[in-house]
Amino acid sequence: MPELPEVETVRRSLAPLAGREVAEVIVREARLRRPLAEDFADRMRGARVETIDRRGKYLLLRLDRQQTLLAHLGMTGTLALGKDEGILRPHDHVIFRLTAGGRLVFHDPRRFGCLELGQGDDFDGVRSLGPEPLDPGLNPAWLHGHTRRRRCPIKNLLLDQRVVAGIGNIYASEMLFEAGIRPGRAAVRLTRAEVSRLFEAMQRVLRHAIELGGSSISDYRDADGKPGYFQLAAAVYDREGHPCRRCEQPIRRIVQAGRSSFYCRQCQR
DNA sequence: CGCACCCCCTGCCGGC
DNA sequence: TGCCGGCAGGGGGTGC
Repeated sequence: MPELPEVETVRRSLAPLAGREVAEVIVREARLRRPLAEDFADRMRGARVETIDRRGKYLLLRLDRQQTLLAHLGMTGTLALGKDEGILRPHDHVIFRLTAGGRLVFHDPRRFGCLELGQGDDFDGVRSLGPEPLDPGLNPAWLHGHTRRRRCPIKNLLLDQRVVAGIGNIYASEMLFEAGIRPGRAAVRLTRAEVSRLFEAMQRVLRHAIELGGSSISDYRDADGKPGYFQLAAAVYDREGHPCRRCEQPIRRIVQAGRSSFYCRQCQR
């Protein structure tokens, strides 16, 4: 799944969708993370896409009549514009045919993603999200306000979408390396200086990843089907046993909350 | 409330 | 070569 940088890359690549109208929706597989509503295709017909927004890892396609098509890509989802004549692949679950030709295809082998039609921003998943990590109004004091109240490992806090929206397993490890903080450290025990470093690392890593067009792990592609290139720059993620790019010590892997964390024992304390 | 654990699903990779 | 277990970027539910 795409994390914030990948979803942002998809959002940008969907810009040509603005102003287009949905002629017909074909649901080939309704059993997504949350099953598609029976009347989804009927309600989407004739809708016009106005703009495409992002909140955390969610895409919000603003439609006319205050309607919003909410999309989450889960782990393996893609949302891509294509031509009418292309052959549909396995796991192309929902096809939005556009009136002036072309189509938007929701593809997701693992089906952890979902699509939902609603009004405005009125979705449970969106309501509970914390702020955007690149919001110019945020500062280290804001992050400290969260870390000082939580005893959980700092890695888990970064993954909590209610604290800050859009960080996932890759970038959590990357920003902790950048800040020189081990993923298992209790959030509450971080010093102000460490929280400041982490805040700066969070914004730097995410900005950099967006510039590079997101990560290119396994089946991630943007809406044009182009892979991202962040993996070439990953300092620790999925590099267990490989030498740290700074000190050459082997990168370690631990499991936290059922998910892998990668870090350097030398560079992170 | 916080957190560890387990589940959802398919595909891929490494080990045997 | 082929099969099997483990693991994968997500989130949500349960039970302690």
